Amino acid sequence: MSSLAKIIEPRWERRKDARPGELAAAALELFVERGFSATRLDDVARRAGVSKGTLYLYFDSKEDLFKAVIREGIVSRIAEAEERIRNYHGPTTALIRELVYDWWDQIGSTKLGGIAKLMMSEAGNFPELAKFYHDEVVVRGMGLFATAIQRGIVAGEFRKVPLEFAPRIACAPVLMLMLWRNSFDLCDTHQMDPRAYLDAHTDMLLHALELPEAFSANGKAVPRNKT
Amino acid sequence: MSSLAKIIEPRWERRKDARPGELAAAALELFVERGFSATRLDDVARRAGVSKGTLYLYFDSKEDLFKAVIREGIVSRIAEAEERIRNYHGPTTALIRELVYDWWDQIGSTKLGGIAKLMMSEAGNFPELAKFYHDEVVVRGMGLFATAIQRGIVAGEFRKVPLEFAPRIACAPVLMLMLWRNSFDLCDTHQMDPRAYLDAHTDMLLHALELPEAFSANGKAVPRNKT
DNA sequence: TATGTTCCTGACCAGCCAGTCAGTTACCAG
DNA sequence: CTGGTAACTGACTGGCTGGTCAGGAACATA
Repeated sequence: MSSLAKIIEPRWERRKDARPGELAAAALELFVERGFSATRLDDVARRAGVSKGTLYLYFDSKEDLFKAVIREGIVSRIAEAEERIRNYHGPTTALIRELVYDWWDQIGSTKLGGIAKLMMSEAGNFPELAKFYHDEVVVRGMGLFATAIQRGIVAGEFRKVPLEFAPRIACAPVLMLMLWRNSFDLCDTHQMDPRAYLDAHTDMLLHALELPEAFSANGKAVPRNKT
Repeated sequence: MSSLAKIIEPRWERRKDARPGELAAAALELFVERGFSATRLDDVARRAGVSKGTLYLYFDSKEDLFKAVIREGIVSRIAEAEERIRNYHGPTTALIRELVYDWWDQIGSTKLGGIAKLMMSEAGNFPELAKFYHDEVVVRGMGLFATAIQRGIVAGEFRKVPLEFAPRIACAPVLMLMLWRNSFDLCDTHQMDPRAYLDAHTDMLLHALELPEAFSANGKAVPRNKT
């Protein structure tokens, strides 16, 4: 009898601290796989190893769960990047490259990369979520590039480009790569090398920002920062 | 009595031939507005001025309706552009500008602009349809830019850029504008002027493609085509 | 006017899912 | 060992929507 009691394990454990993170992780996977409205909370709970009721102990609603996923996965990283950019003192060309590649490595190439498509798809149907994402991710993320480009212009490294548009244009190819990866690429056999694509993008972007004076009429090319 | 009979109109008419087109048009609007799964067939039918039952006289299912909408809406415009590009003989810079602005005017700024977002959202759920769209629209559309950029390189107007990536990078900001318009812009008070954005994009793109020799060491700038 | 056929209606059904809550179990303090 | 309570469960509900179908209205034909 005592041996039997040993074999029988508890059906569940109390793990108050671990649950929210596990639920958010499960939710991220399923949201990215299936989209927001197509994701069933039963499935999220099951993947996290709990019942749906437990999910509601830690999150008020499906939207609340989604916000938690965004905050944990993306907003925190943007805050880190904002901090790094403040303490950065090298050439701006290198900063731009760093922003692009870090973005890709930390978000775009991971499961988090699917969030962009997700938000774009569902923005119209969930205005509150869209506003949250817009304010916390889009504006701040674009702000990183705006800051960098402005710094380059002020430091005399870049030509003057309109700050209202240039950050969007600079972000667009990276965003497209993320969107592609989570839509057409799934059914596109001819996959592209992301690294080479980003190389081409940063190359073209830095060319677009280059000072004409770098090749100015006196025939002495001003050296560009190469990193 | 006869005057009364004249006032009373029939509650509905038999218009067998017109129904499918009207239903597809209504479906396009609603799919673009709300996405596929969020669109209620009751609403589609109502917007087309019929009842839901009638919809099922002409389409087997919601998915069937979706396919009909896509197939009907995306047909001839790319072929037209391919034809125009073949007969074009001016400077390539002007060709690029024309591609960008025509794209925007004829598709991006219209309801058709919403189809890009729609396809991107639903690609995962309709692999067959995604493949069709990818082959007929994405590849051919990107091909327009590949052709133009290659022509510019061959003609000595542009520097050498990787043809595998440059067209995607050139398209990305326009695509993003289309996607934006149908997602975040709906909840973003600070609207952007599309024309000015496209101006900034073509400007940066043509800078990125510019020959270094345009400002070469002899101090004589090669004149660029301005259109 | 009468009759048949085609086109259309809208109430209805079946199934799905976010969110609830009364009850159950693990764990702990005394 | 024995309550006490916090963590957890899972059956349930209420609302919603894709899809159906029996019947009704327009029109054609004579």
